[in-house]
Amino acid sequence: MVVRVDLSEEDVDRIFKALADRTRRDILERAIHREQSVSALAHHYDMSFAAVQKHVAVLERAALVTKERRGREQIVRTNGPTIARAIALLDQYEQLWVDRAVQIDAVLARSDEEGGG
Amino acid sequence: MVVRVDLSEEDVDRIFKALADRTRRDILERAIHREQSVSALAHHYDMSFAAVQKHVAVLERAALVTKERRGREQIVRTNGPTIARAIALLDQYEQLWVDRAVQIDAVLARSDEEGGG
DNA sequence: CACTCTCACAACCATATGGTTGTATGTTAG
DNA sequence: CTAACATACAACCATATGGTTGTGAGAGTG
Repeated sequence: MVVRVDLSEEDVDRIFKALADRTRRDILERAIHREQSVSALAHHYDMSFAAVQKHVAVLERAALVTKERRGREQIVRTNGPTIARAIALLDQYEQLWVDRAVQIDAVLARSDEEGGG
Repeated sequence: MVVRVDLSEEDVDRIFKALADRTRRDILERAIHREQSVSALAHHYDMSFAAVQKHVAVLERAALVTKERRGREQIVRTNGPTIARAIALLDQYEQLWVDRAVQIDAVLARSDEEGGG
């Protein structure tokens, strides 16, 4: 799958900061598995509702999840495309690294030829 | 490419925290492009050498780069496999999301049949 | 209406983070 | 040996982060 990466540095900051917390990764995973209310999510953690609420807010600001009112509940739903964009970002780094590795291999192969011939 | 993800939660924290800073992402990119000393990297930024040194240390603790002494310099080199692992991690999330989306599509398709038949 | 549930938000606190400066140590060039 | 360079590391500071409690406001229920 091809995903364009048109994120600002601030966007990228928000995404990786959001992913850099164990609780938030867990919330994200649960939300992927099944969309559910903030309080339903909060039941799983040994911390206050407000704390979980803040974590969800961080994920929301990073656009990793969206919230939608349903009655008195706020339903948390994963925003797949943002994950895809983060992957695309890292893929770019990795591709650079792979390209670089290939270049180095080429250089080494050439010195082998020179040294051996 | 298949990459196994056998990282502890702490490892994952370190990787994403390291990537959650613009300066560190830039350092990583430069190190990918060409391995170079800490002071060579530091020249590019409008901050003290010590600050850049700390950023490199964060990247190193996350295993995104390695340092190797060469004379009086410390050469910073990208550690590609860690990037690959981070990608694999996000791929897992995305795969979960895609699977979930497929499930939902299936459910919707079934209700269409029921509603339409 | 009164009650409960769910959420929003503010105030507060301890610790982590990202920067600074200063000092010390090892390495290379004269 | 001396000077300059690259690095390491500690102390310090301001702000961000991750948690708490408390208060208040909509939304559903008896």
